[in-house]
Amino acid sequence: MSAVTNINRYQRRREQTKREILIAAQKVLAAKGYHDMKIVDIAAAADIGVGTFYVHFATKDAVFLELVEQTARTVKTVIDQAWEQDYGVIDKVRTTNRCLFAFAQDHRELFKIVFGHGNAFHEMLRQVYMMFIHDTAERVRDGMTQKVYRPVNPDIAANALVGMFAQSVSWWVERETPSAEEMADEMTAFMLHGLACSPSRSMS
Amino acid sequence: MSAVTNINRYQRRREQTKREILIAAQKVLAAKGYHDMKIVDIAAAADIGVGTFYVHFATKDAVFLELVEQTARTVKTVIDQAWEQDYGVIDKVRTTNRCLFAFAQDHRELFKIVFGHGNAFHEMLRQVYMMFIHDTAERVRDGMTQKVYRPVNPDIAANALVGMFAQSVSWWVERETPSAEEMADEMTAFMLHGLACSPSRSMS
Amino acid sequence: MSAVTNINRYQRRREQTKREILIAAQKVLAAKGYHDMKIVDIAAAADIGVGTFYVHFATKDAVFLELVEQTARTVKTVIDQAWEQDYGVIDKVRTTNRCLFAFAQDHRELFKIVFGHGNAFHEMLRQVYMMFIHDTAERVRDGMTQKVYRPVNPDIAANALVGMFAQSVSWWVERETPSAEEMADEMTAFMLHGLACSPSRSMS
Amino acid sequence: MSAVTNINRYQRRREQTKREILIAAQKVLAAKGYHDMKIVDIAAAADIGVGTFYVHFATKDAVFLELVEQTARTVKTVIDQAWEQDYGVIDKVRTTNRCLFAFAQDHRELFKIVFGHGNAFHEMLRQVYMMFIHDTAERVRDGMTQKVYRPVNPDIAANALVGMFAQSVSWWVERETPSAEEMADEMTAFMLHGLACSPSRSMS
DNA sequence: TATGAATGAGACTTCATTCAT
DNA sequence: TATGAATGAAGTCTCATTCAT
Repeated sequence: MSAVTNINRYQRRREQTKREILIAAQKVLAAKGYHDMKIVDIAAAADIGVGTFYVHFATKDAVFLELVEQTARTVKTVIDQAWEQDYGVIDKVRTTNRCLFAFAQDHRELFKIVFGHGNAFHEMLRQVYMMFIHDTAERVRDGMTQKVYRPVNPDIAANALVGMFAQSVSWWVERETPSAEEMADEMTAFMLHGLACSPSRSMS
Repeated sequence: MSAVTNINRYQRRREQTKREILIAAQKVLAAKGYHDMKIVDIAAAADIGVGTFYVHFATKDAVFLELVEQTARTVKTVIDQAWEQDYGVIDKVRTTNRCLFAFAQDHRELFKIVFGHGNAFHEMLRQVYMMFIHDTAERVRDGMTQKVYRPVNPDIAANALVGMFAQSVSWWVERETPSAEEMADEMTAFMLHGLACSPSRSMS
Repeated sequence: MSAVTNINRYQRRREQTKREILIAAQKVLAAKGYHDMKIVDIAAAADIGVGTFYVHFATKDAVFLELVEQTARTVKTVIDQAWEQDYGVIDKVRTTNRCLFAFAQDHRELFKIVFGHGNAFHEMLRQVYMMFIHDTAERVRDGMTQKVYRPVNPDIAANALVGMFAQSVSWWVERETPSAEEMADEMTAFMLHGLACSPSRSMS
Repeated sequence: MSAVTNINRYQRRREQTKREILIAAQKVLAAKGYHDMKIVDIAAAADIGVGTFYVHFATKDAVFLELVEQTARTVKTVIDQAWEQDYGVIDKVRTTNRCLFAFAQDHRELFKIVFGHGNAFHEMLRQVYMMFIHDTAERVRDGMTQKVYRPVNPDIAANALVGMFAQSVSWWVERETPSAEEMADEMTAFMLHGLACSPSRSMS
């Protein structure tokens, strides 16, 4: 049995355990939130000793970090890719929303962690939110440039959009209905046209 | 000096102390968030002993509860009153938003506590949010009944609206600009007409 | 009962407890050394809760610090005062040594902490030693200036002297004999004249 | 390839690894002291796995033991041999001191471990010290018997001498100057004649 | 009523040692 | 034999709450 074989085996085991810890942490985190998540809980959920946790993560924050970062990165990727696909802004919006909710449906726990109530607003989450808001503002500016969006304050709009999504996802992720598609399309309609019935455009 | 006078005086003093604790807690809470708020901090800020805190509040949660409830109740009142004033739904919306942001401007700390990131999402906040969402859904239904709003899923819309406001207020309360009025009107425009430029009404 | 009375009472109680903790820590430290001294031990020895320890000392190091500093300061004072009393260097040395051992006899535990084996060489002890060595070197220089000491490297001599005393005290403090006076006088004789029988002065 | 050859090879390899561990432990120990020396550090320094450490040493203490014992034995040998060489006590002393400091110069790390501050005073060190003190007392008695040393309490003198050397070596081993020879000769002069200028022999 | 010293359960983290491969 | 992942006992420190004065 060569050294290389051993190294590979160790690495594989390591990664496997780490993955299990992440999965366990994800469950605990989604269920209890950051502050009520105890290392002991994660260890129990992952069926490992407490010490093992620290073999793979330096601190309690580290798991949280990894989970949030990973999710944020993935969500960003999903959104970015969706945004690139269609031609018009309107289509982009619809596609993006659908992708977002489809993804949320498949990763409820991760979404609970990042968007759900129930966790302390860890500094890191604030940063993730800021990133989303920043990206969103950018897209709003794009839409305005292309005359598809009316003139708005992009920062205000971005905050509104992100808050709207965060709360909606956070709410929806706890139940089964309505369908992801319906959610996405309602969101799309709302963010494009608001609630008002028709071009009553009574004021700016 | 009659007994009654004494009783009154004691009661008044009692209430005064309690009020001071609430003010102190409000400051600490807005600055540090729920989990980093220590009873010692509150006591220090209120210039009382830790023991005194427990004379007026049974637990740490109790202050938080009182502060949140009070704020929620006040916000609800503000909204309800604003909503009653004008005739049309559109006007109601505009008025409500203006009142809301005006009030937020005068009570930044309270809003940071209820809407701001930085505090654990205490069970209580969830309930407050649910109440707001419930009320909002009601109003959306009203709007639909009056044919001012187009047909939407009121729950989805309510969540979107509350999330939108929560995030917007949370963001805005940390800075000075734009003005409360501008914020309110942008919100109004957005919630009524969305981002889209014109009746492009490309899909439902 | 006036506020002042209360403040005094609290202060007295505080100081009393702190004193008890220091005494307990002193015992534990002398018996087990720094690394084997557990906060639980101190608390048990002082008959208080663990939490109480932290009311009075910020960290485990803090007690150690206080104990060592206090002892070092006192020893320094004892030495300094003894050194000031007599006229000639020789007399000063004799007096100092006697004072030192007399003091050690009355504070065995403290001396075990600072000079005894059995504790990790905490950074702080190194500093205390350096201080003693520095002071000693100064006195050696004085003696040389006054032509009472022969020309030596003061740093080497100071290290030798401090090491000699530390080990001697550390050894002696664990038993009852010989008497403090005998110890002191043997030390004096040794540091002044060494072991050699007579002016055999065979080399420098 | 005979079985014997194999056995030898294995044994040689075994011993080689053990030696490497000892060297690594020596470095780590000299640099960090006993309590801050982690098995992981040693393994890393020796470029082996932690498990391998335990193939060669039963416990953490075992390496320490071996290192200290080895050093103590070597130092003892150096001293004993030096002591045997010359004729008169005075010469023996001078020679011994020179050998001692010469050896210390070549084995700084080992001396830091045994004499240096920075390690917990492990029970074992106490024993080593006791051995040195015992041997030293023996030699003091010899010197007294031969009328070369004046009458002193041999135990006190032995403690003084060992303490003096321990501290001096501990101090000197951290720097480059003065030369080993100068150190040795200053020590010799000091232990034989003390600090006093001349046969002022004001008291015994 | 007001006070703040005292409390102890409980959280995180470390690391010597074990053990399956 | 060599390896390093796994382990869990143990230690430090926090802080909401209690209680004697």
